[in-house]
Amino acid sequence: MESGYVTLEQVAEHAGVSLATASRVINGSTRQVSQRLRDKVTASAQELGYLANASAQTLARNSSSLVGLLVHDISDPYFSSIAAGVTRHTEEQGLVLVLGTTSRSAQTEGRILATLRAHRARAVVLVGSRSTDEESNRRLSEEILMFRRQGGQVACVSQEGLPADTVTPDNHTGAADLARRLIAQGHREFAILAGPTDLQTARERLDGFHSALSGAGLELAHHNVVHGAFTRDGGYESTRRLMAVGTDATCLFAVNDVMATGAMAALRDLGLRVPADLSVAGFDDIPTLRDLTPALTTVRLPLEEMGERAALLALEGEPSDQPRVITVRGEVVERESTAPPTR
Amino acid sequence: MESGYVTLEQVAEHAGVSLATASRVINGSTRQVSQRLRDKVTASAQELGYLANASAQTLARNSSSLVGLLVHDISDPYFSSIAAGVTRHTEEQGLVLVLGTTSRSAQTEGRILATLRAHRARAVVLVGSRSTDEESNRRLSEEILMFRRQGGQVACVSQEGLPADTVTPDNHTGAADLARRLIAQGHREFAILAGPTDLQTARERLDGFHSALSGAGLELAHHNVVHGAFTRDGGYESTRRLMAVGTDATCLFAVNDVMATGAMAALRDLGLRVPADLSVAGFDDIPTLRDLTPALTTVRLPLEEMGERAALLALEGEPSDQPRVITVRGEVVERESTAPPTR
DNA sequence: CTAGGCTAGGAAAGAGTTTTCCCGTGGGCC
DNA sequence: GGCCCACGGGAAAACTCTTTCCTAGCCTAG
Repeated sequence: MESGYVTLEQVAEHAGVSLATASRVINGSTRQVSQRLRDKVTASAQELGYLANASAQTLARNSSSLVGLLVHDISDPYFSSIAAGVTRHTEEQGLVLVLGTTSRSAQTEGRILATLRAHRARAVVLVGSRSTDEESNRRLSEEILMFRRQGGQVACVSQEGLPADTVTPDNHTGAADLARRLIAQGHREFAILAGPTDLQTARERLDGFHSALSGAGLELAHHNVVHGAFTRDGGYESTRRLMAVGTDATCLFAVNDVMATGAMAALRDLGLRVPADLSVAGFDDIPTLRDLTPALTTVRLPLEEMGERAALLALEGEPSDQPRVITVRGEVVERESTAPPTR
Repeated sequence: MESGYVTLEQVAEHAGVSLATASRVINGSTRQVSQRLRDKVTASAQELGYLANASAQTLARNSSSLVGLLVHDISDPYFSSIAAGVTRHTEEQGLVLVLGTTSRSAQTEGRILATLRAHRARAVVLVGSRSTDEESNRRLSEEILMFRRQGGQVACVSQEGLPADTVTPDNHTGAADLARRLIAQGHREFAILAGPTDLQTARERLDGFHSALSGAGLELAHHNVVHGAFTRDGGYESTRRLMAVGTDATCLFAVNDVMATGAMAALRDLGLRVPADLSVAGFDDIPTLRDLTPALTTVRLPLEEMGERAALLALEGEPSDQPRVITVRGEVVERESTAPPTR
C-alpha cells in the first residue's frame, strides 16, 4: 500500500497460489476453489490492500462497468432530476456513471458516444427531447446502432422513435388533460409558449393541448402560439414577445416548467399578476420549482422514476430488436398559478 | 465496422505497416514517421472506422482520461450548478466525467473513491461541506492521500483542511457582510437556521453572522438558533420548529438558499408574509432559485465558476505538497425577501 | 573509403486481468 | 484392482495498446 499499486500477481505470490487461482477467488468465479486457498487469497488481498485494475479487467472481459448518461445541461433541474434517478440505480448496482453534457449539440453528443464506445461502456441513457430534424435523427440512430453492435445497451428518456428502449411521458394526453382542466376552470382563450419548433416533446405537448381545445370547440389563434428556447430565459423572452404584441388570452400554457418560470418572471416584470391577470400553467412538475409563488399548475411527471426506469431498461434488458417503450402518464396538479378568468 | 471492434493491429495490417508505426501515427507521437506511411495509416484508420480501445490505452499508459466528481445529491441545484462548471471544463478538455453521488454517506464516498482509483482516474473533484467530525475527516484524508500516491490529483470545493487543493467561499466574511446589511436595514433580533451542527460550512456561516452581530453589540439568543438538515425540507422543518416555540426575531437567516426556500414555504403555510411579517435571507444565490417570490436576499457565490476553477486546480496543477487554496468572496445581493422591520 | 551517427521502421516486451486448456490426484464403480 | 471421471490447480494465451530497444540504411566527416 506504500505507494503505487498492488497487482493480482503480488497477491497470488503472497498467498502462495497461482495467478489463475487468485483471480478465481477475487471475482468469485464459477469454478470451485478450495476453502483453504480461498481464505489465503482473500487474506492476502486484504493485507496488501489489493484493488483490481479496472482497465485490465475491461480489456480482458471486453466489457466495463461504465454507464453513460447524456443530458443537455446538468444545471437544468429537469435533467438533474432525471439524473438523480439514473444515479440511484447505477449507484446501487455498483456501476460507474459517466456524465456527458451535450449543450444541445449533436456533434458533442456524437463525440461523447464515441468516447463511451471507446471505453466499452455497458450502457448509455440518452435524455432529452428528440429533434424532428430527419438528418440529425438518422445520424443519432446510426450512432446508437453502432453502440449496440458493440454490445452496449441504449435507453432513452423522452426520445421515442430511435432504435433503443425508451421511457417517455405521454405528452399528448398530459397536455390534453391539462387543457381540459383549464377549460373547466373557465378559460376560453389560450396562449402557448411552445418551445422550439423542432423538438418532438414540445410539439407533442402543443398538439395535445391543441386537440383538447378543438375537442371543446375552441380555436387557438395563430398569434397566440409563440416559439422560443426550451429554457427559463426562453420562456421569459417568449413571454415578452407575446405580451409586446398583446394577447386576449386568459391563460398561458408553457410547454415545460422552466419556461413557465421564465414566463412568470416576465409577467411580474410587466406588472401583471398571476393568476389574477393571467393564469400560467407548465408541464413536468420539477421538484425544485415547486416553491415558486404562485405555485405552478402543471402536469406531474415522475422524473426521478423515469430516470431510474430508463437505467433499468438499459441494464436489465435483453438486447432485443424490438425497442421496448414505457409510457408514463402525467397527472395534472392544479395549484395557485391558474384560476378562473376574471374577464 | 461490420460488427465488433477494429483494432490497431488491423489498421496496421491494412496500411501495410507495423503496429508500432500505426500507434505512433494515431497518437501523434514525438517520433517521426514519414509522410507516406502517415497518410496510409490515417487513411486506413478512417476507412476501417478505428476507435482506440480506451482500456488498453489506460493499461498501457497507466493513466486514464477519467475525472471524478463527487456530490451528495445531483438533484440539489447547489450541486448541479457546481457540476455544470466542472463539466464545462472537462468537456472542453475532452476528458470523461464520472459522477459519483454519495448521499452524504462517508462509506459511499469511500467506495466511489476506490472505484476511481481502480480506474486510474486522473483527478477527482470533491464537492460538499466538510464534516467537523475528526474521525471521518481522518478517513477521508487517508483516501485522498492514497489517491494522490497513485498519481491522481484531488481538488475540493468548500472543504478546506484536507490534503488537497481547494476552492472555497469565504463563508465567514460573506455571512458577516450579510448580517451588517440586515442590521443596517434596521433588524436587531435574528433567528438562524443553522443547518447541521457538524458541517464546517454551516458553522462558518453561523460564526460569521454571529460575529458581525457581536460587533454591532447585538446578542443572538440561544433559542433563536435552530439546527436541521441542509436541505429544503430541513429548512421547512426547522422553521416550523422555530415558529412553534415562537420567536421575537424580525429576520430569519438560513445558512443556505435551499433551506431558505423551505423556510419561506413554511412561513407561507403558517400564514406569515415575507418580508412584511418576517424577513428571510439565504446564502449561495442558486440560479434556479432566483425566481422565488419574494426574491431572496442572499450572498452570491459564483457556483459554476467555483466548479470550473476546482476542475482547473485538479487538472492543471503540479502535484504539490502545499495545498493551494482559492478563496472566493461572496457578494450580498439585497432583494425582496428582506425589508426594514415593521416592529 | 570507412567509421560513426542519425533516422525511420519493426519486433517485442510489457501493462494487469480473465479464461482456456491441460494435468495430476483422488474417489467411485464395476 | 483398474478405469474413468470429476475436480482443484496451474501455465499460458488472449485482450489491445504503448514504448523501448534494436536494426538497416543513409549521410557525413575524417
